[in-house]
Amino acid sequence: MNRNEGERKTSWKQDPEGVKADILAVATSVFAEAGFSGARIDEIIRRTKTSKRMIYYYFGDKSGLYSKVLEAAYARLRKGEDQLDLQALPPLEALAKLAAFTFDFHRNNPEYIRLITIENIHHGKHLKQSETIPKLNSQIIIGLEDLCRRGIEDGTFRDDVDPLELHWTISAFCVFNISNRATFSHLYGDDLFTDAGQERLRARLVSMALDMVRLR
Amino acid sequence: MNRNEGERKTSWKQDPEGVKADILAVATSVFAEAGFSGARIDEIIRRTKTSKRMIYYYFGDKSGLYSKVLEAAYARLRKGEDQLDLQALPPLEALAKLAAFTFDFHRNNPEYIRLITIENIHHGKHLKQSETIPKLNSQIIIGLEDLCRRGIEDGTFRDDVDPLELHWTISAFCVFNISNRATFSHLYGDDLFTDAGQERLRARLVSMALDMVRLR
DNA sequence: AACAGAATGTACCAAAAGGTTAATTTGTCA
DNA sequence: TGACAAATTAACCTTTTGGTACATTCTGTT
Repeated sequence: MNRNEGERKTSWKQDPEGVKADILAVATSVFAEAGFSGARIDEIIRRTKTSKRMIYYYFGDKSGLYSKVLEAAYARLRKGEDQLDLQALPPLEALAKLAAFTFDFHRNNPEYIRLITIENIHHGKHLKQSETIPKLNSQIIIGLEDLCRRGIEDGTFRDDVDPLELHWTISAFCVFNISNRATFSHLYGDDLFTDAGQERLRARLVSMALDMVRLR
Repeated sequence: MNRNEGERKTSWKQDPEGVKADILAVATSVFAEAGFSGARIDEIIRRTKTSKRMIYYYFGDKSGLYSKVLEAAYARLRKGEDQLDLQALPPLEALAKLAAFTFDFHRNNPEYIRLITIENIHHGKHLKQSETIPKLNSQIIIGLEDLCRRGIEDGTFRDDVDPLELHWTISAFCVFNISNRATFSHLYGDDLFTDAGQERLRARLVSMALDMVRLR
């Protein structure tokens, strides 16, 4: 029986997981919005159903909270890629799909990219403390290595293709598109950030990725 | 015991320009190091020869100081490009030179890129207040437009090449290389950030840029 | 029902941080 | 030279902010 559904609360209920999730979701927005130092604990609490005490109860301090936020962001960022099922496609198609997907996914989830950018401003010091994040990210490289190996074997890829360089290039393209949008569009106009402009950039990325691996 | 150090200065020279320059230089480092909100006025002053009051005397407040820092960063970033004298070279060579130069320059001046990244975290709000920065940056586009026109005219460039897309791509590559170095190298290793790795990336950028404009 | 321990809310605090006041020194020009 | 403005210093102030003490409520177990 579920006794917790939709009841009017005059006083509070115990719900550790719900509280944690609430804080984490709000904190993600606030950190992504204002950066680590710019984010205000009081602002996070204001947008939350819970009280300030809970942050320190569950996350220790501001840094602890931020670390969990970052961890969750990386997890969701990589989760999408896992579902692409690249093994099912021929190498060139798989690469095209991966590049296009990454472009769209980052575009649709700018908060995650902003958090990573913020983490870089802080020299990756929270990332260095994380146990889980490196494991998550090695998956994408393993997937790309596999993809490249298949491509080389079936003769569609050059044999000196480097999976890491490929990942770097795709990331550069997709991340810059989000992380530097504010300054770029202000200085050079919005043309590349309209739907049409973004489609051109995505097509550009795909063709660049394919050119990197294809035989001359 | 030293009577001159740590004691109140009984005599000093008036040097407005020197003081301003000193503050600006130190502030550039501190903001680039810690971000806008993370930077501490007291830390800037500590590294300076002058006193706290001078920041407010010359720059108004923290935001005003940061705006000037950002302005100076953009100015120095673009100044290099002006000296490239791209008009003197054939279009393809000029483009190769520009791409390679941009890559090296950003690599050698990471502080400027960090400041731009920080500005993006703050949604470009300081940039929007600047009168001079947009003018500086339109120069690079004008230069690229000229370069593309020459390339199309002499038949080495495709006729649908887009100078803005070209600039975007070069920027994405060069900026990402700096702005995301901390997280990328921690997750995927340092291989691409050794001298050899950086040379490969630069060569990759140049060939990508040329591929974008060259006839098929 | 009573108890213990986990979960939560309220009120509060100490320190950090940005900013200001007021006084002092230096330069300039009649 | 002396008055007045510009430049500079040191000490001080106010607000913000991350963090905490303590009381209270809930919930599973005996």
